[in-house]
Amino acid sequence: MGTYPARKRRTRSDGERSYRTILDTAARLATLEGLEGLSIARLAGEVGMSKSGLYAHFDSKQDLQLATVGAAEDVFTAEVITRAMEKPEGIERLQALCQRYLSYVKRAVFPGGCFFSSTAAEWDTRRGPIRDRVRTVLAGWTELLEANVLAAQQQGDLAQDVDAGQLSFEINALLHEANGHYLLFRDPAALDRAQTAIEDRLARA
Amino acid sequence: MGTYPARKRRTRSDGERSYRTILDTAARLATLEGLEGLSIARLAGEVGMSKSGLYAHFDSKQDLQLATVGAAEDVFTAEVITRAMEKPEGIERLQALCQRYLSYVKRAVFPGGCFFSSTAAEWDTRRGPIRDRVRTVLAGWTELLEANVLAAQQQGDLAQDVDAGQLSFEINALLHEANGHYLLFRDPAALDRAQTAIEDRLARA
DNA sequence: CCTACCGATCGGTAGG
DNA sequence: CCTACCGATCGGTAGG
Repeated sequence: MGTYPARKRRTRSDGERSYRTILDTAARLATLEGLEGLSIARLAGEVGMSKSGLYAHFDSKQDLQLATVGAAEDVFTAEVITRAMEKPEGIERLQALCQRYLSYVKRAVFPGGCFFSSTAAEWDTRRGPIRDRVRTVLAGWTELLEANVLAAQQQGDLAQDVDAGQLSFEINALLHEANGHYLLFRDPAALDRAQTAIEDRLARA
Repeated sequence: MGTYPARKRRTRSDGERSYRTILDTAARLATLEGLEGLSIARLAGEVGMSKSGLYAHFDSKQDLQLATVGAAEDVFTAEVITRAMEKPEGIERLQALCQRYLSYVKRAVFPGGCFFSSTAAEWDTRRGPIRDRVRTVLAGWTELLEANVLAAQQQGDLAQDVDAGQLSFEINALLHEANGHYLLFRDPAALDRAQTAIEDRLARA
């Protein structure tokens, strides 16, 4: 997009590639240092360009942070949601979503665990567009769980009298604790405990 | 302790009072801005003294951070644990610990919710003494839950075949999710949902 | 506990 | 996409 002279001819895909490299790197670093703690110079160094090189893609740090949340959402969708959507709606998809989430933590898709878990903790007491975006993503995830609880109820795989909102809350609690405990204590047993608890909870409902 | 001239005579209690004011303020701010994001100048301004005034009490930022974690632990003990210890060991104390935790979140003892939940999320991928200290506090809390699960089992209030570690993990998950959801969505229903889930879980076990 | 200062780094801009 | 620069703020220190 720029009008700077270029030694090699720049193509549209060159710009897109570096744009994605910046955001993927930013999302990874944000799970280690926080979305606020991440500095422009540090990020520039990591992707091998200058600070002002980044400002060719983003107007401000907040603009970069917002785009980073969007890129992280794309990763989350690809790594957790898409594969679970292959399963039929209802109990099977619900279980697949949980398994994919735990696998996404274990595979260290982001080096600092679930991007939205750490970013929510960092931004939950701040105001503005980034907090709002994180809220929207997490609310969407919870609604996805709820929709599959409801479908499972209609299909007779979960009891009619269970509160879908309550059950989704409990499942989310187990998934987030698995992430947090796994990161703090480097203990893979946390992932198994969440899996066990979710299976038991669903079998009972 | 210093040898600076003083207009008013400094007593030992003056120094102790400002030491505690600094740490209490630091702990409160850390739940809003992070223990790393909190700056010395910002903290100094908040407590009404100069930056170098703080360095009369602490050798470095890390020293301050470590002392802040200790002060936060004292608050947590006073606000959550002490009152629950009035109940007899076992199921009653276990329920009291959970209720006191949820009340500590709701009462906004720290403006950014549970100090150890937010600090754990910030430090779980870092190394060093602060991460270690946060680990120790959270491990101690989990052991306290476990000890009361075991006592409840011996007293016949919980089934013998429940895994105390597993049950403590699930309770912790619900408490932490209550904190996180309450903060991000400003939704008091999250606290009720955790309370309900814990009661159900204990009634079943 | 203060003022005054240090080098390093922050987010961001001018100009090409 | 670069170099060179801006004022502000960072953690920390000297000296009292």
